[in-house]
Amino acid sequence: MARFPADPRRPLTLRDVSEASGVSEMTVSRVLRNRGDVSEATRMKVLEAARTLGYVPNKIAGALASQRVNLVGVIIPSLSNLVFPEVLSGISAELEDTGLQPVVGVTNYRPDKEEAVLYEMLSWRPSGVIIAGLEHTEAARAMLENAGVPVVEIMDVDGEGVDSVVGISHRRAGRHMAEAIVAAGYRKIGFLGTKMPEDHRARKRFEGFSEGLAEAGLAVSDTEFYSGGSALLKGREMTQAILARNPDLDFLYYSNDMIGAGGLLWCLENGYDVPERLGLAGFNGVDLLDGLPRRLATMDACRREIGRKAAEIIAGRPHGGMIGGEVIELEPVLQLGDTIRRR
Amino acid sequence: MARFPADPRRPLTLRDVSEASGVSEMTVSRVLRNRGDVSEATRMKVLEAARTLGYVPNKIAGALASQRVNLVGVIIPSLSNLVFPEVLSGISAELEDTGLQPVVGVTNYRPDKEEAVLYEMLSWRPSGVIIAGLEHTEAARAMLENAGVPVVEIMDVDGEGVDSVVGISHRRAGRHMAEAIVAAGYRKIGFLGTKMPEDHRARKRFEGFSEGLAEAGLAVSDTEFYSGGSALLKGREMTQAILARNPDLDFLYYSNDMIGAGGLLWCLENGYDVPERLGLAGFNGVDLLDGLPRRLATMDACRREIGRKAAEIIAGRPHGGMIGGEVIELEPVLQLGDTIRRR
DNA sequence: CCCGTTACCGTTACCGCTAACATAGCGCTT
DNA sequence: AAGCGCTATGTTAGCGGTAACGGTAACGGG
Repeated sequence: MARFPADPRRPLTLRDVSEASGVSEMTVSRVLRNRGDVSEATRMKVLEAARTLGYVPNKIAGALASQRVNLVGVIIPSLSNLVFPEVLSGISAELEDTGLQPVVGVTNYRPDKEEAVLYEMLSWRPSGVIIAGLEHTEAARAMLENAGVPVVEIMDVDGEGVDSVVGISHRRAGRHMAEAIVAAGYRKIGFLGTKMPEDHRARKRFEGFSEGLAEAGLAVSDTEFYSGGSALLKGREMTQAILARNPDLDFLYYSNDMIGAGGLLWCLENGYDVPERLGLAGFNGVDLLDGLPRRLATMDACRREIGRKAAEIIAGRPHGGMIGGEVIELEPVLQLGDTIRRR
Repeated sequence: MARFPADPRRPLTLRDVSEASGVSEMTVSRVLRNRGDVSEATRMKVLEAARTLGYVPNKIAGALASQRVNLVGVIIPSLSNLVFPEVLSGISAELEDTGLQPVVGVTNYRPDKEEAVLYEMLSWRPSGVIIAGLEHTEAARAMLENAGVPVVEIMDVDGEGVDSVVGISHRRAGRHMAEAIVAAGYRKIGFLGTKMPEDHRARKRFEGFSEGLAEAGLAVSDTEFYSGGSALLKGREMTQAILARNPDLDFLYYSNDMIGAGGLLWCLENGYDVPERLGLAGFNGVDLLDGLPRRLATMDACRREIGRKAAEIIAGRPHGGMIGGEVIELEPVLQLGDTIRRR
């Protein structure tokens, strides 16, 4: 039967497989990586030996020797946001058969955590880094610049990138939504969002939104912010609060679909005439909206597509080849849904 | 000013820092790891040099030399499920200041993918593995057994584990829910769930649920299954379908909260008297439910707690020390909410 | 003055694998 | 028969760190 290693506790190495199959370590290595010519006979012998021993190659040693690591660092602010898992899924799909593997780090929207996560990742010498946003600590930016591997900053194009950038313009997205709202005849507009100062994309949307309104001679009439807790519930609570304070608002713009959905539910329950008396809109285009009683107006953030393109850039770069960074701006699509009146 | 490396493209090594600070590589290594005695003077010199050079240690080399890797592999079926990010957050929180770092792999509920992901992870020789579920391919199970590191299987305790196990009994959870439903006087009961044969936990809940009903002389009257798409929307559609086919059902048990929420919304819109005429229940206890018009009955799956405990086991094991595997069964709490009538 | 301690720092030998370069054997040409 | 070009395999020398051990200066007690 199968020969077992001398010490059952000692982890297996190439040497064990090499001895079990009667060839050199190098040949075993070649077989297991499908590299170089190996005769069919020895190939079978080696594979057989590796399998019965239950050998798992040591990538640490392999990576050190070959100076190649098949990992791509992906740094995102959160996993509970629904948006980022979708980006991730785009990345995974694109990386699927490139031999590359995503490794995820989460920052919780904290710049210092981002810096720490990035440091940790770079210490594993990945083949590339995909990181959300354009705003980083000075140290983080320096690390990205000196990493010596392709870097793709995603989600946002409003700013200066280190290398490549894939995203949408949140500023223009906000402005675009403002224009649609104004065109639909709404005039007293409220904004509801997160309290996070570090969510730069939400901030940029708000800024663009304000600018858009300003061009029509309007301004945001009232705002409401939250942090933590169930977004759906917060959406309800904030909606109630802002309407109690300001009953004559005729439109509510939410910084994400989840609080928008909460607001929508609350408005419907409380007999608001949506979209005639009161219009609503969110942001992201999450598929949860499909299940709501009415379709919330929103704007698709191209999440999967962003992931795909970012991964494509990393995978496309020849080993170590540093082509200049490219900037890919995607176009978010406005979906009016049933919560903005149509003329 | 700072001395730059000879070739600006060549990545920095300990040697560069050592030369820049005039001490041996070993001393630099000691400083950067806070290990062994180093005089305050040289410590400062070294740190200064490392910082101005922008040196980032190479963990690949470090791990190979020290045979220590500060990574914990976490293998889960999906990230879009809302449940797993919560487990992850529990793991991260617990690992926070142990020096350990979670690395996530996603299987999409496919056993072959799980096997591949596990193989890939083990090839990085992590300090531990946390993996969802007790059902694995034969090869995967063998790998887990021979990994030589602590393994924690999470989410489920209904079955035989490889090493440690942390989770709840989904069979008992299903049974418990059945008992509550029967006690509340419901008699014609429908079940709605996913089509995935690989979601063993949903299957076990269903089995336990059926057993629970059987003890009261009842049986599941009708079932409806879905796959893919927006869970909220599917919940609606399935609810409509099952009630159209079987108008006299008086209870609907959903295999997760998301479809349950969709069902609840549909029922409310269509004027069903919930919970008198029709009772509803889901599973998981996601905080999205807080924002619904009515609180869906559910059962908390102890997601964060499972993550915490699993991480605790990994972190608690002394290096290489293989204490026998423990089994921790958590108790899910039934929350009746507003969709099961109370007597 | 010698020797043992202590505090600090350097040397050596790997860790497990792979790039790059030998080398052996073989059939074929000339 | 010598020489060539293959293919299949082996040998050597690291990759960039760290464990383990060794050495040295400074100091104090006997």
